[in-house]
Amino acid sequence: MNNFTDILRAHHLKATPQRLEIANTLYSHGHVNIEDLYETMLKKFNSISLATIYKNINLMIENAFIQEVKIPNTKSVYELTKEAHSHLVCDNCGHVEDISLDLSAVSALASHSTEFEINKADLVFSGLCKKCQ
Amino acid sequence: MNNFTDILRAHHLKATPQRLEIANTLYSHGHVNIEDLYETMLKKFNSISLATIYKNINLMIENAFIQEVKIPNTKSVYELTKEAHSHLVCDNCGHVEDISLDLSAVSALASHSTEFEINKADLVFSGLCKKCQ
DNA sequence: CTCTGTGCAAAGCGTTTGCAAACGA
DNA sequence: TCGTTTGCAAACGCTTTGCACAGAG
Repeated sequence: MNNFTDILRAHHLKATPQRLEIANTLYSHGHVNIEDLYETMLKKFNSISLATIYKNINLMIENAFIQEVKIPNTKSVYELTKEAHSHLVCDNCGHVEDISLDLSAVSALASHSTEFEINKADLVFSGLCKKCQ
Repeated sequence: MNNFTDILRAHHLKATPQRLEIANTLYSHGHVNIEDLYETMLKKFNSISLATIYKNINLMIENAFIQEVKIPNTKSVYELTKEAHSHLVCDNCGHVEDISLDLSAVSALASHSTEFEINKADLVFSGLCKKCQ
């Protein structure tokens, strides 16, 4: 019984092979879109259905086990939930990288001038990764 | 001949009443999603088609006249292109507000540690607006 | 054994496309 | 007038749903 099995059960979700493979794929790839996830899953489950992928992705999002990352001009990718962080996306190859940044100063500024009560900050940088420059 | 007419023509786009109304709606509302834009447009053009809205939105995005803002957990909204800025979204009422923030420091940090060549930063704060707190 | 999850096929929904008629320049 | 744009209807692609069977606990 591995880690993902425990987490799934903690949410009263059965640890099916399909779910564990989704978790493993997200873990090893970091960020994947639905299409790539489906392609990857097909290698281990030759008759897996897209419906199963969608049902599980939605279920795991509801249980805060994974998160959707919306990216300008492209499809969303999904990642395992971890501490708050920002993203960098390469406009050329699509590579997505995480970065931990302290946004408390800008958040405070934004909060003060707008009187919003801020509880989340989604920041996505676009540009060119090292390889694509 | 107003301002939007000029801008449209500068992009070799005909200044049709439908296009001018899209521009005016974005101007007066600030941020609108497709559905709301369609509802608003219907008041002036009772037989306007969603296809026309989509065609024009896409055309205007291609011409950098307007921009899509992707928001976590909701539909995208569209806004007239202006200087770079960040957004605040109210999780309760959906209100979207602009804010001008200096992100050069965080961008520099992100760029240095990842070796990305950053050329854009999309930042969306989520929380509660003053009215909804 | 029971109830949840899977896979399939069909339905749903938002978006795009093709085309004839209308319109802007 | 000529090329572009509109509105309609059909097509599309992605996502969701219903249901019978399979599988986890």
